[in-house]
Amino acid sequence: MSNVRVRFAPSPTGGLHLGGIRTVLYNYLFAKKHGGKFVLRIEDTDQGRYVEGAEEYIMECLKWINIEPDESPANPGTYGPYRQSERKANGIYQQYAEQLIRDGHAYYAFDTPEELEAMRQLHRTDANPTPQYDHKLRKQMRNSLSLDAETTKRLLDEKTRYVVRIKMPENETVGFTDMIRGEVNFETSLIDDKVLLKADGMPTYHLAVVVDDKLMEITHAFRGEEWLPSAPVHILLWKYLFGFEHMPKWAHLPLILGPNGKLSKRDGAKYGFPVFAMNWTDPKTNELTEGFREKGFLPEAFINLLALLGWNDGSEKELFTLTELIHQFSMERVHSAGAKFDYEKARWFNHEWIKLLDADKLTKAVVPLLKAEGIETKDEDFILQVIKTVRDRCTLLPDFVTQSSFFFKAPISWDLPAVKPKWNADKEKFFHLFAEELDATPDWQSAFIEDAFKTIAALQQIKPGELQLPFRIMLVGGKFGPPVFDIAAIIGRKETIARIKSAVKAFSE
RNA sequence: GGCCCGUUCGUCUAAGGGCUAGGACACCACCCUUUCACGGUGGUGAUACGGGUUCGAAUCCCGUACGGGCUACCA
Repeated sequence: MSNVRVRFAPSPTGGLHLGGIRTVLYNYLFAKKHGGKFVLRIEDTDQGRYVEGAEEYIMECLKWINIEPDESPANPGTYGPYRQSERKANGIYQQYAEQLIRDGHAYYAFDTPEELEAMRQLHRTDANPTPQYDHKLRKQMRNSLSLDAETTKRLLDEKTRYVVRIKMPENETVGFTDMIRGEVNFETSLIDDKVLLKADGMPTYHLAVVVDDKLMEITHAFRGEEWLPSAPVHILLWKYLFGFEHMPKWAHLPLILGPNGKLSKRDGAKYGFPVFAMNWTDPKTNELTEGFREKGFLPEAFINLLALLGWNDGSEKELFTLTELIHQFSMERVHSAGAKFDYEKARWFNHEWIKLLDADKLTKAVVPLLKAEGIETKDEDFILQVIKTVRDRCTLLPDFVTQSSFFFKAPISWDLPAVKPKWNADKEKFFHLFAEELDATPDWQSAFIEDAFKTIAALQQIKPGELQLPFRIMLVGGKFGPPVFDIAAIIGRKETIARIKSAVKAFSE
């Protein structure tokens, strides 16, 4: 199977939250697994308006998670255009809409927004809170089915604004096989006459997705479960326009849920976790939505946690590289129920990846954060060593700053309440002797430093345990970090002695 | 309201008619560690409910309840 073409069209506001990216991921994994192409169509409009910077944002997100589309605006093949904003230009949707009208599957509707609202007002009851423009009501509206041919022609000649609506059959069962859910059926009598072409000439999603998928020769179409109710419209359009034999196989992916239903952009701010891949600032409102990248997630972890939210390979394995995911992925193993997003587990994935990732790669990710804190990062060997010794205690990338800054700079302050109460002249003397001994130690290694420490402690008849905490606080400033003697070994003889001396002074004041 | 989808520990999930329903996150305890972590061992904890079918049901069927989605000239 090498002719698979899967398509995904992320939009800037809705498309790149967790659910959207997982959909991209699954599209990508499926295409790669089956040797096919992953084609990206950019939804750079929102509510019909062009969104500044959307395309760049989307492409950067995909680059971050290392998913490069085989075809996209930046990397076109022969099936473009790849931008939502280019859709209207070629007039192709208009052409298909007119074909549907000629064949009796669609019609012109001249109703103004006010008239539509009036209709809804009129028919709204408790039993029917959302009246539909459907086969029962369309006869009462102003359209080419209710109006005579002459009037229709006159309205069109007068350039009256119109939309094209699908003419839903009155009594048919429309069904299809979903790759995840199996057979799904709908009664057309209950479905409304969806708008296919808007008054401005733009297609709605319903027309666009069918026409695009055909023109792009898409074989598999995966999207969120929220699209399931409109699937019958798309099935019917395929039947009318191109025939079922060309229709892609569908899969409706389960939703990713927040604490209250479908995960929304707002949930992030509300519950303190990111919902977008990267920071996104809405150009109109200037509102910032936080991203996983900026929060300190590794792309490897992000992909991993997303893939496992609703899918597993049947074993107990939880940690997968992108390559492994491509090998193992199968749409049949995607869970059909929605998954509630658990930020704690997401953090766990990142922690695992921080422990797992190649140290050089990890260093590359951490260095910019250290730089931002004004930490000098020229000595690569030194940084690598530091990162290796602190990685186990870091969950998010910014943890590296707090966990390692003392390797680069002496502490600015010490946790005095932790030492002062038990500080005395004997201990002060010990550290004087210890500093002298360190100055003379031939080899500067963790084990030698520890030996010196214990020997002098024995000589002075102080338990080493009572001295380790003060020593740690001298080097680190607080009660955290890797083993003290390792820290001393890494920061070096001169620096260790200097920190002991300045701390002893402060402790004895 | 109508339509559609769904329902296994608090959360993500495994088990596709047959062992004491398995794992992971989180939580708790212990061990390791004279810091904080990592790690190790163990523990608490689930098949929504009611009917069928069957020798046998988490698994198949029906109903109920609950949850979610959709119901725009948004996607």
